[in-house]
Amino acid sequence: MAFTYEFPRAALTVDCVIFGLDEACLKALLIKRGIDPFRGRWALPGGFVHVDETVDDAARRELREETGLQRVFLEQLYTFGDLNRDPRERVVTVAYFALVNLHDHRLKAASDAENAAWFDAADLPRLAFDHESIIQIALARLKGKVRYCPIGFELLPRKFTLSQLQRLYETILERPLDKRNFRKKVLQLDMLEELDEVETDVAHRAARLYRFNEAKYAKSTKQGFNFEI
Amino acid sequence: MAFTYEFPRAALTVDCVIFGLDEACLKALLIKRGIDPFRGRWALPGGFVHVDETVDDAARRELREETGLQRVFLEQLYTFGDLNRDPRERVVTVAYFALVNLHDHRLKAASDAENAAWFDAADLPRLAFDHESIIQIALARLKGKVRYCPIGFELLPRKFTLSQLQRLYETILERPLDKRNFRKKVLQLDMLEELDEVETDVAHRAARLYRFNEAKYAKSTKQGFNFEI
DNA sequence: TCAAAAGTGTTGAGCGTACACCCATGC
DNA sequence: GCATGGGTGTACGCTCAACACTTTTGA
Repeated sequence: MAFTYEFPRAALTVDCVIFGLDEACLKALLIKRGIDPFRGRWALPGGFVHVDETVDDAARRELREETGLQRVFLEQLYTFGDLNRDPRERVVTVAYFALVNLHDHRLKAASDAENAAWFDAADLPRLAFDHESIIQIALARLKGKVRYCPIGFELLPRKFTLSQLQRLYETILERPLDKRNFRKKVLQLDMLEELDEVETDVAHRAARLYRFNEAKYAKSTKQGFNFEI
Repeated sequence: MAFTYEFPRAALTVDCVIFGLDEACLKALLIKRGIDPFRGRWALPGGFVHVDETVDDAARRELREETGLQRVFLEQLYTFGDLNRDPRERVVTVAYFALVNLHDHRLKAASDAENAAWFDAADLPRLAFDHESIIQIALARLKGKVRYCPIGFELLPRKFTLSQLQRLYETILERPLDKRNFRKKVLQLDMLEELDEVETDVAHRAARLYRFNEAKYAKSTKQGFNFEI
């Protein structure tokens, strides 16, 4: 079976930049390519957009097929349409970025463990195609967006301590934050729910757990409020 | 001549949302469609991406061919990849948004004047395809971005008065700004060059003209400065 | 001389920032 | 009892917001 068009068409793909947060560093999930071109190089998970699925669905499908990740934060990043991105033929790719919580989402068996691995986002191996620049743009987007949107929580477990949250911002923004000011700020934003629980299994005083509360956040922002760290 | 592929491929297009600023309202440039589907409806200028041009180049080319506009601010907006955007077949479009200065850039003869017109962005006619939602997203992006990036100047003549600049922000942000505070703020951002000229042909005291100075802006921002209105 | 818009300072409130010590817990 | 991080308050400076009158010009 073959498909014929009057004019040549670019192939359309999706690629996903997947960020996770380790104790103290930001990680990106990469796949080792099993085929040419760039066989053996690390690359972003991704693949061709089927003609009968939306581009968003293609991104979610590739994410699931190549890494086993489902129901994670996923948002369109940018479309890369230069001419020689792929040595084989003209390929335009719509890049997405995903945020996952490394604790809840262990990589599933679906992804051949040999071929998927987390890398320190600040110390990446050589990548296939233009994936290096796609990741850089995703990093810039994350840094910018985390300051005015409550997306950082996607990188943490559902229940977290304020110290974890602070480390998250310090890691992403690459600068230290003052503990007292940070706590004052996030609590006054009135979007966290204080739980009657504390963390367990720590060798020091256990910290109180909090949970992001969508409804509270919506209410605060509706009152003309601006999330801003 | 025909082009054959193993799997069916979506067609790839670009569409441009073009904003201009009239005395007191934000305008969008639309094209009246001469062919089906949606013949006779207004639509965003755009067209197919050629296989031998980048997506950015395609956007610039379509802008030039359909409206005569060249050398204007143009930036990628978002990629729309839903299934039934176009009744003929699967079409994915990369949308761009452009900012033009209505005074310097009169529509050229290149664009059949009958078929291109500026509409009040707040009062658009029925549009073809999903172009209405593309414009809404472009508006949101403009509103957001104008507050932390000096892109508003693209909508004004090269030399402008502070009142024109203030009207620009008031129009885009849809709220009144205090004159003294506004002037204090933009001058202290140290990105405007005060000229030894005043506006002409006004029936009242002539206002001083200013010009956006890229170098000053770069210098100010490098000093850890943040543009923010 | 009138109309229309240009241009100009001050004050109070709230927010961001800087900063240091005691507390609870597990080992 | 000691090491480790959890948790808390205050003071200062700066930025933002509110606010009204005089000046210049052309008609």
